[in-house]
Amino acid sequence: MSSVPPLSPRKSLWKGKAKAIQAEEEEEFDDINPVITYRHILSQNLGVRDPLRVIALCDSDAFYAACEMNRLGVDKDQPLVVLQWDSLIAVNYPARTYGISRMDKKKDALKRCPHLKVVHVATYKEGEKEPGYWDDVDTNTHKVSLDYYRRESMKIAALIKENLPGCEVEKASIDEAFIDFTKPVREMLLQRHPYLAQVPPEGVDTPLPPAPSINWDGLGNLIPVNPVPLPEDKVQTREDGGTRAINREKTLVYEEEIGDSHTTWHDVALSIAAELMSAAKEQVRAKLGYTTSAGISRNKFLAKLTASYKKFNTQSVLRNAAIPNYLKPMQFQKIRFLGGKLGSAIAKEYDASTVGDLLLIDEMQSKFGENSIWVYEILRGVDRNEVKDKGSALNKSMLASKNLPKPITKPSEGYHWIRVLAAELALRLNDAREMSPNLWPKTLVLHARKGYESGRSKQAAFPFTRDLTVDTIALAGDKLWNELVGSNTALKVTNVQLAFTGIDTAEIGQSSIEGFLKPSSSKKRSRESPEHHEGTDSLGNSASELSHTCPRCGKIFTVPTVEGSGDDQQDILLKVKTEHDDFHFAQDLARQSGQRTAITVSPKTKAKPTKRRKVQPEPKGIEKFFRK
DNA sequence: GAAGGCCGG
DNA sequence: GGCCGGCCTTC
Repeated sequence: MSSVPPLSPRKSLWKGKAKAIQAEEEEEFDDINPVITYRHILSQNLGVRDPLRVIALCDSDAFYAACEMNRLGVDKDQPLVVLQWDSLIAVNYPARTYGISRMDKKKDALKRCPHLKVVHVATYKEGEKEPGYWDDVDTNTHKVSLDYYRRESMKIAALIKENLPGCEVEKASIDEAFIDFTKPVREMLLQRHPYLAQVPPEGVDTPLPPAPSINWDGLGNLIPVNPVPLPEDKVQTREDGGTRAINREKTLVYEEEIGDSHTTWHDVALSIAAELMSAAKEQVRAKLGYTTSAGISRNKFLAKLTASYKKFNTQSVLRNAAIPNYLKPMQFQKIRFLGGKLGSAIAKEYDASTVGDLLLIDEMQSKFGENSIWVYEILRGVDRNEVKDKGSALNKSMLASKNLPKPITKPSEGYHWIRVLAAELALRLNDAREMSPNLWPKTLVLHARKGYESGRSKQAAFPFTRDLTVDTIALAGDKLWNELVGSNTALKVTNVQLAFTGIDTAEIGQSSIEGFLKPSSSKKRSRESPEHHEGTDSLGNSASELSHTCPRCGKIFTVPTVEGSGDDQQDILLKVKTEHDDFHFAQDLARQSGQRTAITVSPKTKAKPTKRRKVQPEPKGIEKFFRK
């Protein structure tokens, strides 16, 4: 996959396995035992090739369920599941002890555990201002809201960052974050072992002295270097007679870590990160009430696998020395990016299921091309992906999606659901704007899917507007809907999705758009270039103006410009033009459907867009969004 | 930029 | 399965 930067191989990547089968097994993993020198410990920017790199993945346990437990003040031992319509979307750990899983139906779960607490996700409800928890949820009149979880997720991420100064933190999903500990750990390493800063006369490329032994007490589960099988009577024998572990945790126990390998400075680095991670986890638990599971290792992919070693309020550490034996029995389809089509294609091609199986494959490149490069490395514990600091913690897209209780068959039926989705987007974006007021979704995308088909989508640029209302979004959404379904008479739409994408903080000051204030020094170019006329203004100053003539009604829009203001003025004209087009669209729509006459957009004859005028008062919250 | 696809939780 | 979100490829 090309999301992983291709690497120039240090040595022959595709040869060498045939002989290596007989040779030392560890030879496959030659990258995991680097010689660490003074240069390494004193360098600041070795990046992904830093032999002292330390990465963690921190994951909230049964996150949605934990959110509900906190919200309701439920006892930590109370079995609880979160419901979405009739299926479970989260199961807390106490409930899992009853054998309840995410795929179960509510009925079956209750059968297994009669005192199970069942909580339905929050929903937007017809006539209500905000999403809430109702007892009469109905997919015909409600739409689920995951907002509460998003907010809790942001709180956790913020607290983690706060507690780990100097670390890079990448929020990877609603319940996971990658953390790069390399920088602060290096500082602490030098602080605790100041002699490491004293470069010997032999030079900076001298290997470091032996590392001190580490007391791992309280630092988490150490994944063992040499796992040993359970005694015979406890081994789960498979049907085919083999005893290879299908589930490591269940079928293997581990011997003491005695003399299996010597401690390295990277191990010391891992232990320091484990201290920091442990403290941060405790803060999250104490301040916000969420338990987390963390994995600590040398890169993202291993950190992720390590976190799943043992779950629920734990952390685990994977030392370099333990990588080979941890990876070899691993089902490779559990590895990030191998869980999908690529993974199953590889499994099928080579009749393989574990990492160890794939290590025996000589040549993958002819079948899997570019993918084989990073697969080769991943199998050997190498992953050079960086932890990208998501400074803003703001998402680049915002999606509202609804599976329809009954399929839409007439184009006109689409407007209602688009309005529902638009309502949610309006609420969420305006909400996000409380944090960063200049948030601007560059495009609006409408997706419609029928049955199992992959679906079709339409998108369009979304104008910047301060006054982001349901109407604005729904109007643009309706337009996309018309383009998408057109006059299609035999449609059967079962799912609609409306999304903002390309969300960013607007650089062109909205002040200049809305208030005609001083031109900003933005270097941004607008996509379209309206007509540009040179001229002289009434005061005799050299000036120019931008204009646009509506092809439908002939109305002319002009925007005066002064020296150096061109780009902003073009944006303004574009905005005015878009609004005017919307007006025509709204009129057309009202004429043809005869139902949605309360369009709030009015034609602007002057390019003085202060506040959007409204034909009727702005509906508050989402109370009006569901109206017929 | 537009549409679609693959990946993940 | 439902409701997301990120990133990539192709045109």
